[in-house]
Amino acid sequence: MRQPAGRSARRSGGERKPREERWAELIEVATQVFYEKGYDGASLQDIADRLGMLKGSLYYYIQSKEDLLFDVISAVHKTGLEVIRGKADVPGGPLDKLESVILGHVEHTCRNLVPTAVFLHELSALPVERRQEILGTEHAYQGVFRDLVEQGQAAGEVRADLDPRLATLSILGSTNWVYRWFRPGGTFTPEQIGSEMAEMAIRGIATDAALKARNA
Amino acid sequence: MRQPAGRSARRSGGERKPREERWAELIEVATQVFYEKGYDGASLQDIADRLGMLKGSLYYYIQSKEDLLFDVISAVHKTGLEVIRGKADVPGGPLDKLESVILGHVEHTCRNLVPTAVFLHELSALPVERRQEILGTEHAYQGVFRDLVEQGQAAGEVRADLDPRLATLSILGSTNWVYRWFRPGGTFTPEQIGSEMAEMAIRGIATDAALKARNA
DNA sequence: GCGCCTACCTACCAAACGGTAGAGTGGCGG
DNA sequence: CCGCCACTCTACCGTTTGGTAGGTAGGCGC
Repeated sequence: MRQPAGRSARRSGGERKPREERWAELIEVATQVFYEKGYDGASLQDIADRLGMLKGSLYYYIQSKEDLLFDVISAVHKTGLEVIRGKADVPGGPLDKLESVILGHVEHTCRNLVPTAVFLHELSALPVERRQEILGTEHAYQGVFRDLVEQGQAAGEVRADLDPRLATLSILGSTNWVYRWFRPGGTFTPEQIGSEMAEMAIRGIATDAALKARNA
Repeated sequence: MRQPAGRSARRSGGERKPREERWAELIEVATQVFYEKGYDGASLQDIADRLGMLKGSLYYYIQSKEDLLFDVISAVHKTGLEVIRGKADVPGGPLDKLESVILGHVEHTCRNLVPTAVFLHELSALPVERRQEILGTEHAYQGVFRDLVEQGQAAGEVRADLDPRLATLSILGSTNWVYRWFRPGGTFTPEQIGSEMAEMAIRGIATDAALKARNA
């Protein structure tokens, strides 16, 4: 079968919408389709179908399929980074800040499950240059966590024998992994997951002294 | 371009090998290609090229592309499960066993980076039935971890207020995430990663009493 | 009420995809 | 030295893919 005929003037349901609105719809639909089928598994046909347009019409909005993935990914990464940077800006010591950041990170992940999953799963489908354009050459996201871990070590709140990079990757691992099993309306709420993950992470890396002080 | 001509009798390098040997090569090459391009992004042409055969010849060994993915994934899952089950069978309390399992899990992941990455990344490309055929309906792999966490709670070694499912997912998250950043010959050895991850995980979930006893 | 521009459609491309049918060929058992 | 069969090639199929060129309808500014 070639493209559905639609022999007559305009396809049923093919409304005409202003650019901005359609663009938002496009990104939303693309996000969902990439989530369900993966970037390579998704076709522009799928996306066009759900929008009620024809494949060719998409090129009025984009220049390539890759554009869509880039936009989806960079948007969610940007908002996530803003969230955790904001969360890092709370009163207290490095461990308090870290707790706040983990909470924010997990909640942002859960509340933006679909785009986050696309980000974490399909990032590798982008060519390296565009990948770095999003992540930044310095890995800004990881950096927020690692900085706090290192500040914790400097303040004697985090065990000195830990490699801060490994500790960071451990925390990011457990929290990022959430995208693989979290389901809205399931057993756990985002707050619950965030607070338990934060507690496990902090107990995992803190010095005995810092733990005593926190629970006092 | 259609398939490379190879007008003459046999393609250069196109050796004739016995079934078993070729099958092993096929799986190895397929694993690598799936790793580099993802399941949907990889083509049978890619795989055939690297084997020095033609695409059509692959069907002497397989019945579909999906067969390849299934075999790659089920093999690495099987060996991984055997490893951690063996590691769970050590003397000591639940936390000792858990430490051993985490170590084994991380080392197995690092030493089988490529197939493990394909397993964790491309599992969703399999239809649900074949997915469950591998994982088992009871999630055997997760079960090993969760059982130990629950035994730890029963023995008073793991904090009772923790949800054992969340604790398990946290541990599996940080350890599985290793596949995303570990590089052989890089900064960290598998043993180093395993032991630091295990320590963070255990400190994260253990009771104060159990921790004191362990460090004594 | 004319004209233009936005938003979409029509119709097409070359290439690549997974997959199939059947022909050959070389080495090994008899 | 012959015949068989394991293994690979040849040649093809229908479909789908990302992408392009040019047409067209309708509403808004003038």
